[in-house]
Amino acid sequence: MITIKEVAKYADVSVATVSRVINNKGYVQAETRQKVEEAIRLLNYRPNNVARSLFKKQSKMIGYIVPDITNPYFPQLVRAVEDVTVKAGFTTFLCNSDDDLQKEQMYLEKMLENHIDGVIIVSNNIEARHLENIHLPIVALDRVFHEKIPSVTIDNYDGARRAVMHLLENGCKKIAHLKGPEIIENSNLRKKAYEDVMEENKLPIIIGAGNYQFKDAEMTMKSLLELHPDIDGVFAGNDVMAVGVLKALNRMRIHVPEQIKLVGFDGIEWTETVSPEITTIAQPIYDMGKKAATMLMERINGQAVGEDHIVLETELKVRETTNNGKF
Amino acid sequence: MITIKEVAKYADVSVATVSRVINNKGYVQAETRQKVEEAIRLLNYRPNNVARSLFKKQSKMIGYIVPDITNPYFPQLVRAVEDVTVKAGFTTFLCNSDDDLQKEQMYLEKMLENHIDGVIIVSNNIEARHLENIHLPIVALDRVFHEKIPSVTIDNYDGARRAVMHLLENGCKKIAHLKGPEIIENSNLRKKAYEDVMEENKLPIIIGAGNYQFKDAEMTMKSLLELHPDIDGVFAGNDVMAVGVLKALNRMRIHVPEQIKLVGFDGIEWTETVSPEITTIAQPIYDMGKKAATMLMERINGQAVGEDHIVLETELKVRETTNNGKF
DNA sequence: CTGTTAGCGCTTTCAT
DNA sequence: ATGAAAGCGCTAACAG
Repeated sequence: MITIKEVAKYADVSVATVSRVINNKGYVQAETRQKVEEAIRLLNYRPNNVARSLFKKQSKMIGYIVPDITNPYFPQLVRAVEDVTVKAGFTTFLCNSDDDLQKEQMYLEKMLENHIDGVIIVSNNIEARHLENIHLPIVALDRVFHEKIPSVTIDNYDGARRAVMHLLENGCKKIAHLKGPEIIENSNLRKKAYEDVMEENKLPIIIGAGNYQFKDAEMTMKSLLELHPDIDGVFAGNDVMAVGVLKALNRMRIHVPEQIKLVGFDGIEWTETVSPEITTIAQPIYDMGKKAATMLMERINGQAVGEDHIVLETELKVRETTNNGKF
Repeated sequence: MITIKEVAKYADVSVATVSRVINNKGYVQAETRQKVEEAIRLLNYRPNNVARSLFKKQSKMIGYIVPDITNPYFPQLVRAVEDVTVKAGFTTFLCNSDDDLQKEQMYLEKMLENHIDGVIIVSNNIEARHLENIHLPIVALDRVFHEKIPSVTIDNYDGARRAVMHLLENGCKKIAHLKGPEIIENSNLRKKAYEDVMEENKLPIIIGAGNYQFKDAEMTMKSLLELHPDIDGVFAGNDVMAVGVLKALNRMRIHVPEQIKLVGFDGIEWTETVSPEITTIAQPIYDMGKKAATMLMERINGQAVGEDHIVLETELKVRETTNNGKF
């Protein structure tokens, strides 16, 4: 490994000068700069970012904790973050927490040890108190931890309301909801919205217990239909479950949307790969990641501080599972 | 940030002693150790891994370059790698290259600058010569770069042959193939296998140009059917395209598998979310990631060297798109 | 404009 | 068994 010292010797200048040219900082005569650049090229010198980090106490690395990259909601979110951070010269550590507080804390420790400059977290466990002695720019994504910690989210309650109302507007009277895990706050909000709309319209509440997983949703839908054969609409707590529901329906030769209409939530690609395509409340997933990353960068660079809480808009994407005409 | 010095002062010992206890190395009297541990706990000291890396010239970090985490083939591969590396105390840098050589090289540089200990690469551009002055343990995943660089792959040619033969065995006579991008070696191997089997059986070759993308596959399938309305089998170069093909077929009200049978390649989850479920040549994706990560760890720890080239087995998963009875 | 030098926090000889 | 001190590669005063 070539060091700055060797470059300095080769170029016959001091290490300070070499440092100046590689950082483009301070005065260096054009001629000297040339010499140094020449030496750098010839020796194939590469600055050692570890040494740099040690001195500067910042590493140009950020951490990113998500529950599970294997969940189709996350890849886009991850991609967006990387796209903006890499432009700003940062590299990204990816950590899968499985939504397990222990793992999350373990990763946070590691990041601290590695002098990470900031971190983006998607978590249902972390609360403000876990972050107390983490003196680091943090942005919460997809969930609010605390008013003091900036966040990027969507309005789950509002989105879910629109989903259920859309079913109503399409003539559904007996609408079932597949709820998500109770530890996930988003999923509770979506459920609450469903319940509220149904109550407001004096319609029966039918809830199936789901876990945001595909396979189970398929099963749950089947049992739900045995109990309530007259269901004519389903609001799935997320798209992954919506796909499971659709599969169950297809298998039972129940026509969608003619017999049962279906709406999901999230806007993942899966909703467009199946037939019929699934109507969903789409989150601006990529934009959320982008926004969170931008906010983090600003905080790291000291251009912004404080507790922004960005709430982005969801969009009802009307597709074939609620649209009789099209499929 | 608490440093080793402060701990030393607090415990009234030298930094050397503190270092000995945190690393569990060298002689420390039980009593002294207690004092130091006490101090560490009280001060909430955390060793600075940057300083450590600088000295040791290894960072306990590995890099991971994939084309695009958004492609449904990669999340599992990424997850597997993280699962094994984190157990060995490493953290993982994720990089999306978009299969762009420039980006790949940029990331490689960054990794070098950060004293990364090793790297796993999935790439169709990188060749041995690009890695010449990267003196770092490397494992190639999903593709072989050079005989000198260890790799984990599957036998694409063999898998594809089995796919086509499976269609043949199910009575298909007019089998079309949707090929992938020509720059992707895997895709060429799969195409070659298709061509060979068809020639051996004196059957016509019908190839549609795909790009491993979903939307385009849908279109391509439609035009292919206009030219050859009597196609009775399709071998898609990957599962993503297979899903596109299926969607086109569903839309055209062509019954699968009765009128046309379909086989994909990869074994991604998408093949199970759609109806009918898609028969595919499944790669052991998770195992591939795991194996690659294990090999990298071994090389970093000096437990293994040399040029292992692991070729894992694919598995024909017979599902509804080739099985008349089931759906 | 350029060089000298003192650290950044840690590990590791080398003494004691 | 413990401490003193050198040094990993780099940056930033400071001096000239």
